[in-house]
Amino acid sequence: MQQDNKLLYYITKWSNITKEDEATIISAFEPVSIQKKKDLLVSGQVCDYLYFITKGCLRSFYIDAKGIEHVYQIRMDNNWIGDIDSYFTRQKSKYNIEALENSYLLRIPVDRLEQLFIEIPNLERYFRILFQKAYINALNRLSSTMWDTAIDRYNEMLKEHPEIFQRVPLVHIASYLGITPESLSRIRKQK
Amino acid sequence: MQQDNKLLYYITKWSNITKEDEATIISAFEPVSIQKKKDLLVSGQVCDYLYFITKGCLRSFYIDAKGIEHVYQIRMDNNWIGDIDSYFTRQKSKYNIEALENSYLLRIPVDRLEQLFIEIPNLERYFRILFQKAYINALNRLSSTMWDTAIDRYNEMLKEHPEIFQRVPLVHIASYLGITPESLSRIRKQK
DNA sequence: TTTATTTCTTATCATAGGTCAAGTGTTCAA
DNA sequence: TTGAACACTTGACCTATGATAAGAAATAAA
Repeated sequence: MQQDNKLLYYITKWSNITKEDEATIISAFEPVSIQKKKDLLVSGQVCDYLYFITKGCLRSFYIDAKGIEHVYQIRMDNNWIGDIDSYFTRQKSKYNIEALENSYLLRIPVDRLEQLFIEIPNLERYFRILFQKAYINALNRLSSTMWDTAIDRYNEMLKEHPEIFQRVPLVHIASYLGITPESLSRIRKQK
Repeated sequence: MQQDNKLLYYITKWSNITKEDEATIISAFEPVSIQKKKDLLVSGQVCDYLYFITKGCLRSFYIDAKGIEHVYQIRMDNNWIGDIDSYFTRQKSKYNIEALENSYLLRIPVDRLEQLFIEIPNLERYFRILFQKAYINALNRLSSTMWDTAIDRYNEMLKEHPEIFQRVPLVHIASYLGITPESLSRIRKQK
């Protein structure tokens, strides 16, 4: 069905998967849905699933000692979400993941995924490339928070991900950019 | 020889490799050395090799429009260095990589590595896990530059990587922490 | 051992962005 | 249709860190 095809589209884009393997992969994922404002993961829990978002919008954040939320990620349609660290190591997660819209996901538990890695080496290739790209992106984001101004980061986001501004409250965008909502408001006013 | 064993030690720690495969892996790497202050990569070039540092210390940095150097990474013994983005995509690199000490490396070209991934799926597993961890580290570093003070970041580095202070000039450490050498100097004075 | 070069520190002043506190709109449940 | 909760803005003031410029200390070279 539609939901699964999107997942496969993104996997086969970077790696060769046979028709037979496609069926195996599809059957390993379980479709789930989550309502707006509900939590997919709460800090202190182990992240039991890795999720592929077929439709929707979620954020991952952590809450510091002062109770302030810090947004790590905002992910929408056709992206992965989860706490990979907790997922693979089975340690308690520091993060929360919350749905910002009613969302439709495909989830897979870690033992099933690792089994698939053995059965289908090309799936592991897909994940190798996925993490490689995620790492490169994280370094670029790091560089822009360290050495560019908040204005530059805002403009970059406006250019690269304009959809986010239609779908996500500015408080979360501000946190993702590493500034306060007040600062973001000032930046937006200046334009 | 000694040099190769270290590489294998780190690979076999996370992934199962047969004795036979070990020999194949070793033979794919070429030992090279580089003198202090020499460049391993210059921006504008394609990064032709991925390097495993058997002994030494190098930094990767980029030079912005104003000519200011920004240090992304400082890597020492038993770590990988290179511009993965350029290496896998064959695009020109934005980065420079410079030796901070006389260093001994093992290098592998991308076509050889990709061939090994096909021959030895467990090697690709090692790299999947390597990038997974690199991504997690990058996110943690991102979080600390966004939401912790420079003092916290300095203390964290002092605690986690005290060797760096023995081997790397403070200018580079300051840049890595996202501050100026003057600020780092002030932070150090306060203690 | 003297000089040159690199590395690190100090002081002064400037500024981006944070903090706090008080708004104004907006959305949505009752 | 009205109030409560959310989402966003504005203003006054503060602080960590940057920029600039100079000098001290340490290391390497001669």
